[in-house]
Amino acid sequence: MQMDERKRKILRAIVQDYIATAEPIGSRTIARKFDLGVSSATIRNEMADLEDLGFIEQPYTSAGRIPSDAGYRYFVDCLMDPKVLNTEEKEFIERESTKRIHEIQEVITHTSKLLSELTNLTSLVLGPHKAKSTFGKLHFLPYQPGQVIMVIVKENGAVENHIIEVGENQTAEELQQVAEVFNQKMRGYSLNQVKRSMLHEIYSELSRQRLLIDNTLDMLRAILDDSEEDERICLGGTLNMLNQPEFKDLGKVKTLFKVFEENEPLKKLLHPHQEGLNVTIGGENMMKEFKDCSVISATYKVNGLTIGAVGVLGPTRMDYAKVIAIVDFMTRSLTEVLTKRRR
Amino acid sequence: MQMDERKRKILRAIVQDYIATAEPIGSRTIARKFDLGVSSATIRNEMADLEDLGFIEQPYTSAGRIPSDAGYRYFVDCLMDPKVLNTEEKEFIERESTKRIHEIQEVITHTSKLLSELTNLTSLVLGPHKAKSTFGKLHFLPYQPGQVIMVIVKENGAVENHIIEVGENQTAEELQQVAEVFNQKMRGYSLNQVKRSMLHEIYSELSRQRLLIDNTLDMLRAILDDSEEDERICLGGTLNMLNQPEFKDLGKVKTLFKVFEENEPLKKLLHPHQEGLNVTIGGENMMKEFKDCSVISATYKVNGLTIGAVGVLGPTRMDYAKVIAIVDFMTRSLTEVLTKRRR
DNA sequence: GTTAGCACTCATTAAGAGAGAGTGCTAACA
DNA sequence: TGTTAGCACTCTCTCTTAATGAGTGCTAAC
Repeated sequence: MQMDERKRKILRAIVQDYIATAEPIGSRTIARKFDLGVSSATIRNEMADLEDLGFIEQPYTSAGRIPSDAGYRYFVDCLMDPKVLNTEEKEFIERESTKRIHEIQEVITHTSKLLSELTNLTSLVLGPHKAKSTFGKLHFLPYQPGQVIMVIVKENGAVENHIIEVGENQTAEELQQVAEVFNQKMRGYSLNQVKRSMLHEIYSELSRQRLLIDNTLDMLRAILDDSEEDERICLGGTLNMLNQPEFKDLGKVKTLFKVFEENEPLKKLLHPHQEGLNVTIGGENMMKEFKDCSVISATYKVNGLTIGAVGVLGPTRMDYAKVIAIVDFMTRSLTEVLTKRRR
Repeated sequence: MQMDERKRKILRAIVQDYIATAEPIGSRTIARKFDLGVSSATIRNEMADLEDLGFIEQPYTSAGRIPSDAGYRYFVDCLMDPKVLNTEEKEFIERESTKRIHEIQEVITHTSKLLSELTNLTSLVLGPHKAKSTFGKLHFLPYQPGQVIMVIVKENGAVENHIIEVGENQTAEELQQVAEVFNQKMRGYSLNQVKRSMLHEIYSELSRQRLLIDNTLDMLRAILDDSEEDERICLGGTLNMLNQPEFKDLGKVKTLFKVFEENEPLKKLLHPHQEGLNVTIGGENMMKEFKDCSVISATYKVNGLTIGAVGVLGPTRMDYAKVIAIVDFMTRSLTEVLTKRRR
């Protein structure tokens, strides 16, 4: 059995209606609501075919039909009219995107907020990949007797600092010298690469400055070890999920929100390594907690390099055309802002 | 009508039972469960009195009784056996508290996690009061042509940094000189105090360095303006609320979680300006969203100065003795850890 | 190939009947 | 006078039953 134009029209009608109402729809209602020029009986026959093809399903005997995951997939791939944001919407996003761009963290949280507000769904934003950011420079700043502030500047502009212990009689020159060795060895290397032999090299070269080196290395190691784990997903609009009729059940809410507290599962949803825009529908993402959810995700770049991803999570019954348009435009806008910011 | 010993016993029984079961309890059940040596009829009479006194109430005619806010209050003030943690529990908390004390933010989040796990309720932790922290030192670090990293060290050890724009031809000496002026004028002042005339003074003294000063001032202002707002409450274990039978209603969950997203209302719950341990029961905290919740909060200190607060939020039906003991011990432990950490 | 008609299915809703827990009141008792 | 037993009454909760209504699949006619 093949899809023909009429089947396509009916499937589109079912998906659109279900997205709008969240109610199963029957043949009679389709005939009434959508002007397809055929009777409900004909639609009924076609719907039986669509069910055989796996595009729609019945929650129970003699309820209306709802789209299956495959139905949504066909809709997204073949039936949907791709939406383009109008200039007003575009301008709004661009205006908002350029508002707070000083701190990278601010950009992330603001993007997340914006996404969830525009879609009324839950947004996921993954900040720049730390491991990919390369070591720029190490500074020591005087703080208190026996303590200095260690500032690590990465080449992507991120700055981290920690207070570390040094000998009481450490002079500024010695500190300067130590920093210099680190800077020469490590500049331009990613934090992952630094991990290996390099540290030992530094250690042997500066064996006199035991305490300082030890503490610096400890701190660096802490930062390196964190770097993977520290890629926290920024979540926005989680409460929007509570407004979705599919989450009127408290048990579902509980399991969903439990996953929201973990980072790794959320990261998986985003496909940060899969460049460009991705649509994952229902069971397509392997985690059973999200089998009733879809994710629209896309990556963003800085200077041509993919460094992070944003996404929108909602029930499979979501307005794909709209959300795809928003996510797509958002990542472009983000890429632009971040690239401009870095100069 | 006065409270006598028997009334007290009965009230204690009602509160304890309701805390444990979340079900209204009737006279017969009390007579059966608690060995008070009188019949259900007598208890019934006493319960009528307790209701007149406002300590218990009926959800509806011919249901059992549940404690009123006033009943919990009387229980907490007069009836409760204060609990003391056993050494095992104490050691656990102390061990956990000293685990991650490098970053103040880590201490906060870890405390929050610990509190919520120990109580199975929601924890609120308010970090050190930023406005109270005093300006320590300003550094400029070279970054890229036309950009420097501005590092602001506060005297409490907190460090903030931002990248700012400067003229392309700015020399290290000039930067040094500008930083010096800022440092002389501002050291030891709280960020609130800095706000006023001082900035103008600096401005006039260094009028040649227009761009640099402008950007530095902008950034400082941003930090100053943020300082109030930036006292974010760290929430933990919000999901625990979903396990409470009083929140089996999705509407309640929604309003509760909505408030969780805002900072100011939560701050109010903590009474950060009211030193020591506080118990706020039900309607005692003015916000109607929390009229069915109680908060146990306490402040913590660094070097004798009250700088923050922690709290536990739960349904009015909570195990006051246990939670009070935990919060109390936790703030003591926190005070100790932070004081030691600062030296 | 399309449509009208019809019997059938199944969730949802409303109404009604018990059951159960608890109360307040009264009268008897120590 | 305080305590207790007994009893009628109230109100929620649960279970059953019946009615409703949307929708289907099948058959036969167009």
